[in-house]
Amino acid sequence: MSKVRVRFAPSPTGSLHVGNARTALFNWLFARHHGGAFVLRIEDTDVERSELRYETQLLEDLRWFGLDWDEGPDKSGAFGPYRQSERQDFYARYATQLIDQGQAYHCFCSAEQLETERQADTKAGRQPKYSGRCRKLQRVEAARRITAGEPASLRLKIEASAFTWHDLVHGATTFSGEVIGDPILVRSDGHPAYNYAVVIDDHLMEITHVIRGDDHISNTPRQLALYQAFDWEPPHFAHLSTILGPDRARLSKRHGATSMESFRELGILPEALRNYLALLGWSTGDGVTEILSDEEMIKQFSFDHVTKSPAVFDLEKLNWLNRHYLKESPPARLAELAFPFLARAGYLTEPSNPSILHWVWNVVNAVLKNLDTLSQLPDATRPIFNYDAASIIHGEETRHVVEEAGSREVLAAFIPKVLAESELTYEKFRVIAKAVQKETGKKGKDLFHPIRVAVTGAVSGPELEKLIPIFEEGAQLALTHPVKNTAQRLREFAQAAGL
RNA sequence: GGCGCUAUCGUCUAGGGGUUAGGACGUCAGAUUCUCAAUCUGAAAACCCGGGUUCGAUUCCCGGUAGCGCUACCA
Repeated sequence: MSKVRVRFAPSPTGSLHVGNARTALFNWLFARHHGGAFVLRIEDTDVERSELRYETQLLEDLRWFGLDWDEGPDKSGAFGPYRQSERQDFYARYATQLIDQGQAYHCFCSAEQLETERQADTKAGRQPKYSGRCRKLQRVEAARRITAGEPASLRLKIEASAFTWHDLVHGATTFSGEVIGDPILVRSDGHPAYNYAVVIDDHLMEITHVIRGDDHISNTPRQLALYQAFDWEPPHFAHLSTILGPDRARLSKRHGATSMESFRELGILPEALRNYLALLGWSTGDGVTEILSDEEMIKQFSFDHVTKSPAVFDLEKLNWLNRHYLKESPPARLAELAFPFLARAGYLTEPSNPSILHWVWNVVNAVLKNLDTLSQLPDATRPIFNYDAASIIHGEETRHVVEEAGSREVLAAFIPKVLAESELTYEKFRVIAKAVQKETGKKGKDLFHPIRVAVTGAVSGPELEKLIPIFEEGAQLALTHPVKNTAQRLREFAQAAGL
């Protein structure tokens, strides 16, 4: 096989959607697996100039997702330009060639006329298809009407009786030529139609494999017809199945978080998303592998195990993978990732010094196992940053702990001992807890639960073993949102509870 | 309506003419822990329907059904 070249050709219309991200990922995996080139082409023929900012966002989303491309609008390459809007000359030149060869013709039918015919076809139970009226027009006649200023589109003459290709995912695929009307190549306003522009671009960019969504399957015969008209060798095609929402409808914005932007905001790690999306529609074939590094994905990727059937996007499983990658993340990276989320909650301000960063990592690490995404961080760390004795005493969940005689007994013994210490460590805490145990005869849950409630204000949370040092260290740091140490907490609690 | 694509636990999937139909997420139960979680162990949970081929079909073929896509001078 000659050198593999694949492309991802999105239209810039907003943040990159999972469906497109997966298509991009599969292109990337295939290119990297074969040591080929991954080309990024922007399909912006119809996009307003003012919306060029979407292209910037698209590139950013792609970079965040973790894909890199070899050629694209922001890179030089031998096959540019990489924006369709800058390739008008090519489209015009090849259109002329087709007209000269007699394989394309001008069509003067009005939109209303076509619409009427289409409706008549549908009503009669036929496949709506262009009648081919203008195909019969003489070249001179057509030329005359164009000079006269009559608007005209350009259509391709479909001659073949059938179109067949070997799809890398679906296998042999055939469409009858009967059902394909002569497709528009260039619109009457001069814009190239999608099916025309892609073929020109893919050929000129020497794309060897077209990997795209299966919503393009029925476009493929039209494109094949174009390759035939030019006598160009068509690329290989691979049509990926659709990603569905939980309701089995095509996944879209209304299904919630489905764009790179929303995943980033949620605190989903790109490597988790890559892993998840790679396995949505592809498997290694061993029936067991769930967690894959980029290297492993690239090494093992093959169309042999790409599924034909549509797949439902499952956020739960993504979260599971995200949890995995969160735990795998090196401390420095984790702290860096977590910082913005804590800053947004008003707990910290950037920039920060190394000792704060280290402390942040301890905080994140303490609550990590309760997290699906980083966006849950403010919630999970609330007991660390906020302590309010009054709400503990009146709180629905915590009130009974304070009122219970056994708990009061434990706390009455516990609090003075902590306050007597000048500095609390987890070891000292253990010693004190032991002493309280001996004194009150309480142990296990009866002993630690009241202490947990008094110190953290919550009935659940990370281990006290982790929390105590966090409180103590946090109180030493110059934080925007000061953290109270254990003694301070207990002092406030004792006063409010009348202990 | 026409054309096309698809069909294994709730979800992602492995498998394949004879299997106890495997794994993962989720769910449930037990163990463990000061709690929640995490972790470990275990459980429930699937071959869309009907014909045909065959000694034998979940697997191959045909039909149906359902879901999705396309049906544009959108991309």
